[in-house]
Amino acid sequence: METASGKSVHGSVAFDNEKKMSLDGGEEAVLVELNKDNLLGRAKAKITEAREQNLRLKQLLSQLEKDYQSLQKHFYEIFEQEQESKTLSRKTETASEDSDQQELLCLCLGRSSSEPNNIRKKSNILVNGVGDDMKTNGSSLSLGVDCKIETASKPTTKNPSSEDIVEDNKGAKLTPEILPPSKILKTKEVQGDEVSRDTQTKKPRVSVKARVQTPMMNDGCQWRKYGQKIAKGNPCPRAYYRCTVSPTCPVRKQVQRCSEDLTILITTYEGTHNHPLSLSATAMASTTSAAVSMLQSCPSTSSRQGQVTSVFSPSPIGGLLNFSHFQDTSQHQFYLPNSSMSTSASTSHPAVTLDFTAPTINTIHFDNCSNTTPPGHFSTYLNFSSPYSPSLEHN
DNA sequence: CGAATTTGACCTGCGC
DNA sequence: GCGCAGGTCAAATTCG
Repeated sequence: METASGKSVHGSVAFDNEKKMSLDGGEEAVLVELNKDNLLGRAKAKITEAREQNLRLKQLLSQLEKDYQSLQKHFYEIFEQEQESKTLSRKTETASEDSDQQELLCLCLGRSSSEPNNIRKKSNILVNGVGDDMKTNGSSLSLGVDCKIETASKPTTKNPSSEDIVEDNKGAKLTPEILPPSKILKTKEVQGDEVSRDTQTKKPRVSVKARVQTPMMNDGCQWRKYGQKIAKGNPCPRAYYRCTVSPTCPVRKQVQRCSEDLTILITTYEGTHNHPLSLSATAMASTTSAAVSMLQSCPSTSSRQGQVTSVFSPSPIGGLLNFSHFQDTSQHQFYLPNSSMSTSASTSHPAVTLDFTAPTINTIHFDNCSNTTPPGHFSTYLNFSSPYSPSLEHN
């Protein structure tokens, strides 16, 4: 039975056949046209999508910049308030305490806090001399060199601060000849000064323990590997790196995985940068330098070999720590968020360990500071693995 | 091809 | 003085 539908079916088949016939003639050209239209449409859609995404990213970036600037501004405000109150309280102190005041070390983000405006001016002078990209920052980000200017302007003190000792190491870079660190050390030894040789040759070290999945902690500096060794008692090799930001920079670091927990990376810094640092590098350098300074300004700790002293002093300002526990009156102030800190003076090198692996403050062990029991908590974290972030992230 | 990394040799300090 | 371990050097190798 041939119905209308049957006819129509036949008819459609016939149409298809006709179409096929026609395709046989210019088939390829039509297909190419169709494909072109298709591709064009897809490409347009992709471009539109990419544009939208680009817009979103731009907005996100500008938002991030705004947040960062406001945070920076806020930080300055708090910082200056702190300094004003300190200055007022210190004005009442005697002249003898002034010498101690000179030893005040403030290393927050590499900006000296004792006289922020003056230091900024000084740092500008310095930066202009160096000619680094830090010019654009408008603020001092060069911790070590700031300190140097400060020390250079100072007369010699009976009890040199730790900064002085650190800067003594850097003093080698001021020699006309450009020498590698090892040569510098030898030169200094030849020059003598038996008394201070120990403190100069045995550079203080700062170890940073952090949970880092990457092979190396991103601390904002450029490093060049110059050696690797298998240390006794640890199957993981220890890598030796040298700072390559400046050819004369004496800073070295050792990187080693913790044998007990392979996720923990132990980075040991030695020396002080003699060049301006990036923002992210400055945060780390400030913390480590301050830790070294603290260690060196505590002769009692250094004299007791092998003794470990853990320190923790919470501050009302999120993550800003005031170290004022030592026998001298100097105060050390720097960011050390959510971490524990221990100092030790072995026979070879005085060392400070900053332990960022502790998830909460409750896990921190206090050996020698029963008076400074830390009831508080911090909301700040150091993010070493972030390639961009200025290391200090406020939640 | 230059820069960075690897790796064995060498140096130095320290304990016995 | 000797051996060990940590640290550095520098030639060889790899990488971009």
